[in-house]
Amino acid sequence: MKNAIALLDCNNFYASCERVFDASVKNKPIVVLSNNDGCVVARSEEAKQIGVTMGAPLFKVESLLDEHDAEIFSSNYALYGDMSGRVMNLLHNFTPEVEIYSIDEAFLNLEPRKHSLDNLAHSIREKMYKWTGIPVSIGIAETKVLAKIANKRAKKAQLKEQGVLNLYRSPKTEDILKETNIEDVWGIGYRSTLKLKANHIFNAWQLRETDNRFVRRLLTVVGARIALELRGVKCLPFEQSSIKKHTITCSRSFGQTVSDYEQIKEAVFYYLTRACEKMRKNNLAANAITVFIGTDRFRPIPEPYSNSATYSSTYPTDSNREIQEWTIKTLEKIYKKGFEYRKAGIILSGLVPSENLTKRMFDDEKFRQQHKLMKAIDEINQKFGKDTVRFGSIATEGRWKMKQARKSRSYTTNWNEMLVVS
DNA sequence: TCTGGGGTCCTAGGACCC
DNA sequence: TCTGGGGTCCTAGGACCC
Repeated sequence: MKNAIALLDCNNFYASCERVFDASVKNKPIVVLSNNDGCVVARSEEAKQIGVTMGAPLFKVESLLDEHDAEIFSSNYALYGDMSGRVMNLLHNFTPEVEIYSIDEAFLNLEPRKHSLDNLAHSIREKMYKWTGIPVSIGIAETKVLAKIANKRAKKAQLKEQGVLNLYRSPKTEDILKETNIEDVWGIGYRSTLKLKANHIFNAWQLRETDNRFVRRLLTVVGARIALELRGVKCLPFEQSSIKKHTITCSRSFGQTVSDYEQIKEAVFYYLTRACEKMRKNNLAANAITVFIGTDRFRPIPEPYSNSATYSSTYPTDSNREIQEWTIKTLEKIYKKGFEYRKAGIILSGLVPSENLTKRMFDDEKFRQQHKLMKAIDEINQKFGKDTVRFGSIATEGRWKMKQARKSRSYTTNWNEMLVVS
């Protein structure tokens, strides 16, 4: 049975979120910046039209933006995360099977259904806009890879009014695959594009028609699966259950370069605090940490240096204190004096549910108490704001602190910054 | 002056064991 | 000592995604 799969994608998501809460930017070009206000990560339709490219460094497009009276925002992930939650929750009103794929995308299993696929999609789209203010596009097909292609087309200019493209058992599929460049196929990145083009495969239809053993040799099973999906054979499963996290990362570029060990440690401890909060929120514990540091990619002083190291422990933990000890041991191994560092980060891995951890041979009681303490600290910080209670070793300011000069308010997640109607 | 961050999956190769 | 194959587990690195 070949079910119809839809991919729903929020249009220009971050820019659309900013617009929902600020009517004054209704028809203006809007861009949203990456962390550190470095480069453009989201653009409104108007911003795309004046020629701002995705990923452009701010300093290169700033004059263009000024010229067109554009609005520039630092990224406000609390706001986007909250808006994303609203959109995703509403999807369950239309179909029970929803796979949240990213902050702004979800796959929907549209079977069984009472109405035609087109009517259903249009109704989802209209209601989503009415209820959240976020415009969405919907592509429908037999597989995820095809639904992605349909979605991308649904966004194109001539279909903008309607925002829906249904390719399920559609005779249009062949033409559309022929018009889809190989690099625009989901899962085909820069490297694979080079290999495919060298073998005279330039569009999605050609990849579909290529012998699968050849594709497999060229691009491993990953590429072979994509080619099969283009033929309508489901290879990428529908993963409804919230996927278990395997790793939790927190890393940042510094506002300014840092060479001093103590300051780098401060930064790394700060990232660790954020990552541990996220881990406990998911009721997980980690048994390993990877620490990495590096110089500026564009201006390495005195020369490029980057390194990482991993510490693995016998027992998983969710206690900041314990993981801080692992971190110091790891950081000491990779830190080298005399470099101007620009970036650092940590990855927590070996994640397991924090309930029912195996009893420790030693100090088990001490660990249980720390677990309770950490949970209590999280609750207080949740209620009264980030870092209300924190370890003495955690600094919140420093040369490493990133820049965020243009952040909008946390309209939906902070009482003090809520929208006021007067 | 100014160039993001958080993830996943796959593969190759080394260590170790029988 | 230099002889053989096969299996597993782990990790680093590549590739890709949003």
